[in-house]
Amino acid sequence: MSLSSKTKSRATTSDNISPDVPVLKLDTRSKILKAAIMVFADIGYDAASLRQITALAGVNHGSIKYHYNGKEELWQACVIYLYAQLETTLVIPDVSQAKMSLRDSIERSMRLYIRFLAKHPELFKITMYETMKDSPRLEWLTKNITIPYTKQSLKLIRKAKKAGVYPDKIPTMNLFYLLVGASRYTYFIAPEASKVFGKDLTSDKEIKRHEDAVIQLFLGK
Amino acid sequence: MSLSSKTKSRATTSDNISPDVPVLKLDTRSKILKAAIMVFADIGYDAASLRQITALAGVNHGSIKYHYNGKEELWQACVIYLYAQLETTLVIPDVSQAKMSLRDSIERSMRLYIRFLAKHPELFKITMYETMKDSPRLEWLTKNITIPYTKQSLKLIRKAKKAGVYPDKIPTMNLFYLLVGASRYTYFIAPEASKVFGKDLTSDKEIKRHEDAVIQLFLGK
DNA sequence: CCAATTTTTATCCACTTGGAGTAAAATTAG
DNA sequence: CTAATTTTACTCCAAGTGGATAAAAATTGG
Repeated sequence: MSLSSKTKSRATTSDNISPDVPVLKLDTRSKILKAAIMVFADIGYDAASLRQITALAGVNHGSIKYHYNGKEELWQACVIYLYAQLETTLVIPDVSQAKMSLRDSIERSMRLYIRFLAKHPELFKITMYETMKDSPRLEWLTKNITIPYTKQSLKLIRKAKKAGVYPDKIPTMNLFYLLVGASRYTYFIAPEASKVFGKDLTSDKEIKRHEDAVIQLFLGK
Repeated sequence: MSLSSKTKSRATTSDNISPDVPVLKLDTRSKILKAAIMVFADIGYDAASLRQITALAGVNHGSIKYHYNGKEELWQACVIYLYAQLETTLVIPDVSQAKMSLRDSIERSMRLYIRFLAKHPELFKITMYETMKDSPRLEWLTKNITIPYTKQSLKLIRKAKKAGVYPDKIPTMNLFYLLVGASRYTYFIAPEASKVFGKDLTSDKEIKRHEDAVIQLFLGK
């Protein structure tokens, strides 16, 4: 399923949320997606209202039904779009890792991953709202996104454990969740941290500190 | 502010959510609190409806206005009640740590904390929904709960770092969030993990594995 | 027992929700 | 330019929202 899955669409510029060339007038479909990502990340699926999204997008309320056929499919489109962004961020740089050591390769992946988390907190906020309880969305999410993604990660973790890069006494699943939790949590609670510590955890300086902390904890040295 | 802050209450049994002696008929106030905790933890403040809560509690819809004066104060009552539970779990066993080493004392605290997370995921789910974006609730939460709690934790972390119990190369704030994130994340995504790994992360066996994993990662050996 | 008070119930309100339906407008192809 | 198609705008709806109000019921102290 692609982002522009609406087959009857004519020539649209529906992928230009962050266009290379500034486009003043996004088409309605893209405006909706962009606004939906913000609202869903902010307050979650259940609390979000279509009217809130269309108001933010500056389009008519009925447009969602037309372009996405309802709330559920709009939500899926958001997740698909954001995961595609994650893939391009993470996978593409991978090809140049040919002559790196496994450790350095993993360190670089972790840094890229954390930087993505910091710069695009929407994706994991949106999914976080759904992973906390069972729902039709969780069913769809695990089947289409989480399971394939997790399998891939576990494979890498096992490899790294064997090579002595990751601590080998921690079971793979547990290590996986420790890694993900330690990496992501900071950006879930960034608004709180701003109040408690008066620091912007999404600033470049703080991102670097978080990267270093995670590397230090899991890779040592 | 105490749990039974309604001064005009006559003899109530409003603290008996988990009574020592089974009480068949909880008073309305407690039934509401119990149901509210479940609903708020499930879907968050914004998505929760008072009618959903009263229906689950089996009480009349108007009772919330009478006992808690509205949605916001009911939510605060939930947080206060759950944090009181956390305190009793964590603080009381502390007195007997007199002749433990700092490392063992910290290990024990971490195990107690993780066990509480696993057994009472409601508290941090409820707060998680609010820490992801700014809101009146986040303001109240940080001021009354998070800041004092965090200060206390940071003090202990600094002490442990000096004693070589925690890795000393990681800045205190970052280490704090790594600890909290790594510990909590598992229980946020327990419903997902159930689908992905087919394991119940809240079972005693899995709790123990998670404890060991966190200890291994942060304390080594 | 009874009067005073506390608690529960039953309506009512203005407002928002997701979505269906349809007419108007814009765009395209011929 | 015209006709067909796609896109947008607008209206309507039943259902649900938090909260206010007051009557009814239950419980209390004297």
